[in-house]
Amino acid sequence: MPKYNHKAIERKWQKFWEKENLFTAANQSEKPKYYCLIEFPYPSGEGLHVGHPRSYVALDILARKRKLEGYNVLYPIGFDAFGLPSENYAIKTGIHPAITTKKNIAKFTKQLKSLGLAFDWDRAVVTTNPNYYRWTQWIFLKMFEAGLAYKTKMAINWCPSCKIGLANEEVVNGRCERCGTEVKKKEKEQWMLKITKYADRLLNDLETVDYLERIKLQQKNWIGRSEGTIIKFQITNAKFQKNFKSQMPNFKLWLEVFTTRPDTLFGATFMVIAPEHKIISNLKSQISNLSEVENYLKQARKKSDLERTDLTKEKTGVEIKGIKAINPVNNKEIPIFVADYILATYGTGAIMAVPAHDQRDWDFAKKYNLPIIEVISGGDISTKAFTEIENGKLINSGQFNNLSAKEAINKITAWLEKKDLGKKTVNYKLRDWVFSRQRYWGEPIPLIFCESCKKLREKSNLKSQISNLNQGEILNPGWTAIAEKDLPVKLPRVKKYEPTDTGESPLATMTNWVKTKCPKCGGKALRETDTMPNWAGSNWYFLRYIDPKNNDSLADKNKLEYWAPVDWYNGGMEHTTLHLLYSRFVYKFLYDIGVVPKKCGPEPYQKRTSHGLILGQGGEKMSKSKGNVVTPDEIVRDYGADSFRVYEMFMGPFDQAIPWDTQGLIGGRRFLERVYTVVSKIAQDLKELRIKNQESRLIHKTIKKVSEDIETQDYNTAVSALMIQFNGIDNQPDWRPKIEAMKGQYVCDTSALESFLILLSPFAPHLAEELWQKLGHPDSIFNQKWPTYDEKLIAADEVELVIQINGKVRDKIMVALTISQPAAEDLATKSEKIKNYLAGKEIKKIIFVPGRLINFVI
RNA sequence: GCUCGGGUGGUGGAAUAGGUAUACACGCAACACUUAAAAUGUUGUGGACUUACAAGUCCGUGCGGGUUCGAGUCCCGCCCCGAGCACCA
Repeated sequence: MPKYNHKAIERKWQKFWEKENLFTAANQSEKPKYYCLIEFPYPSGEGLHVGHPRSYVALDILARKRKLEGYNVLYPIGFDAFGLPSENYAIKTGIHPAITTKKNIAKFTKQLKSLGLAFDWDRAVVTTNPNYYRWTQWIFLKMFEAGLAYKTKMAINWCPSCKIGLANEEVVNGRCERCGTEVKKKEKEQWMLKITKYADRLLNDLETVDYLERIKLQQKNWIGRSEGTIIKFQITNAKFQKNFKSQMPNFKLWLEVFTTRPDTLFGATFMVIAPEHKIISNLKSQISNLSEVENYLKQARKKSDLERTDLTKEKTGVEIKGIKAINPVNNKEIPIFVADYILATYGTGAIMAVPAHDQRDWDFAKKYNLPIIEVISGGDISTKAFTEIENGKLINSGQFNNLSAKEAINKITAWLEKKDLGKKTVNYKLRDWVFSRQRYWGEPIPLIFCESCKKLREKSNLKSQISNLNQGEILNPGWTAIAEKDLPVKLPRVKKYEPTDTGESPLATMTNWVKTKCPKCGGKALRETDTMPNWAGSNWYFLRYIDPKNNDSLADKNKLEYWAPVDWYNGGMEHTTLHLLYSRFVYKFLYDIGVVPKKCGPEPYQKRTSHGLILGQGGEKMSKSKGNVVTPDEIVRDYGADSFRVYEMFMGPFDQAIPWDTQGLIGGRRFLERVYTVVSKIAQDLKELRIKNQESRLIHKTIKKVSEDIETQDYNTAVSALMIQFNGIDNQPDWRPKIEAMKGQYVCDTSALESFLILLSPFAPHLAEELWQKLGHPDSIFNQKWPTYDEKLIAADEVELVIQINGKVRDKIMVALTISQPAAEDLATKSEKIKNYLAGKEIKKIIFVPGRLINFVI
């Protein structure tokens, strides 16, 4: 009997599948479609590590199961190849990222193919390919035209030594990752996308999709919708009033705040604004302690948002002297502070501080000795802020006294609205999306800036002039889109990959490329030199898979109608907020402008699940620097792709992080070896054996368990069920010992065996094909039908009934499944052990759970 | 810090409409096969204690309380670990 030679078997069947195009998706089919999607990898120089395939194998199992269930399956793959590592490698070595990328993709492809994944390789896309990023640019142009893109000043991380803008990840403890210099904030004009315009839809449409609950929660929290009130506080200033009051007696300057607790308005004893708040620069001349304030702003600029909002750190702040605010409900003058725990990006960048009922304000008031006025009764504000909203009545609140907090929210808001001092508002945590990068290795932003067009606009904002312009051009004077026919704007070759001294992208040094003609006036104009973030290409790749070679459009409408939306999308937990949200946004936009047909619906992914990380052997994240990276190469070589796949699925719960353990893989390998040996033996002896199809309870149980576990992603218990089936417990088919003992008269349940092989095939596809062939079948196992089970055959007619005394197990008896309570009591009390426990005791209560247990309370 | 997960044998884990805790594997031990080793197979394997073996008792799911006839599972209060936090992908 030949030994299990995984190398030969795997090579043989991978060739066969490729030759037969077994996993090529048909664009037309009478079968129902099923679209499985995994997050395409970034082709890093290190190649694949054992963590990547966790997701790929999982959906490969699903894809193969769907094929066996009769679906026309699309399971594509591609490469998300723009990104920092290739660029940083280019800065270091001078090798063009395109060369590195090509090499890395070749490596990834070879590795992925060695795992026997049922990808449709004909549809592979690469985001750095001009035929691909042409459409990434096109989508941006459409957004620009629709008025969803605008340029604004944003702070970036700037290393003064490297003279380079840094990603947040490259900033470690406020210092540049490579040189250790302290990172500064630098203001830079950046392209933004108005994702906030879609906030409500991104939130509400979550109701219509099947995402893991915690993924929905992440999305909801990220969008962070909260209902509240905008309240206007008048700003007073002596000088200001003296100068202007006579001329403009009704002129007032306002400071707006957003609050979810307008009921506490009478308790507002000071205001706090973010360091970036424009009122500081606007009222400079009125601020009497300007140097102190500016000094504070300088300090604040060094900190990240994370440090600034850390609740455990002591809050800092400075009073802005010379200006005051007026609380609109009681006309009291209150001081204004600037403090970095207030973020400019949330709400209005300013708050009313109610120290009695907000803990951060309470801490701040204690530190700076500010008054704390209790306006909701029920707490003890001498020790901490009272933040509950459920109980408690208003006090110290004039006409609103005795109202409950909830009533007061509405009443006070209504009062403010009547006086035009406030407005009910919905606020979101979600911010617009910074879409510019001052980097080389990304899609060039396909826009042109014309100084003379801008000047023309500034001179006259005439309607006649504006009528020729699209929303983006109106919103961004001087900017205009490149004509669609001129796409793609190809990334030109540069000599050096570092950004320039001024913080511009390396493209800015290519004067010949930058200088161009204005498509509007024909005059001299400049190209945008910023590139897009890595997200741009990964936002919509799943649509390109549907029609990857189309030169006329992003994808053909009929094909989109057939394949979109994605039926099941699986990816890393780390992508469930940003990538998921961004791609939902882009898809919704494409749906709105009719690129994605209405029939596909407004959500790109019907179902989204996530897998946990695979950690290094010691439980730490795998990384090159820690030297704990395990690659699939040596595993596939020594144990085979099938063993690798079975182990990855068996090692633990799919949604949780788990350490890799090559020792543990041996269990999967041994299992497959046993299957190979036993089934080969049966195949060989088949002619001599008596074949009989037995009714077997176990195989029905196994079919049910494996079928359901694949759907719920409990792959570990599915593998376990396959092992149990094969080992044969419970007096059910055990294929092994009988072969030796009863050769010649052996009764083999071939239907159960074949069902078992089909159940195993998504997990260990090469082995299953090989054994299927050995059993005498000429056709591929993946052209068979997924087995079904009979619920009636699963239920045993006899069960073990547990007998408990006071909840503790004291005995077990075999009874009929349907046994009644009186019969069970009768049998239980006859047990010798139970008799001893019950002797001389009074039975107070009997609890009977049919088919499970009986419990005597004594 | 905020948001979201998780904590069960020596190890990875199984078990949630509250009902036999530790399935399935790894490791370890003994035995069989072998001149021997490896491989393979068989058996055993949560802890403590009692014991004449066959058996029996108590304790056990991060910690402390609670609800219940019964809690890994539900409630309250803690501790620890992981992921995300908007320019990594």
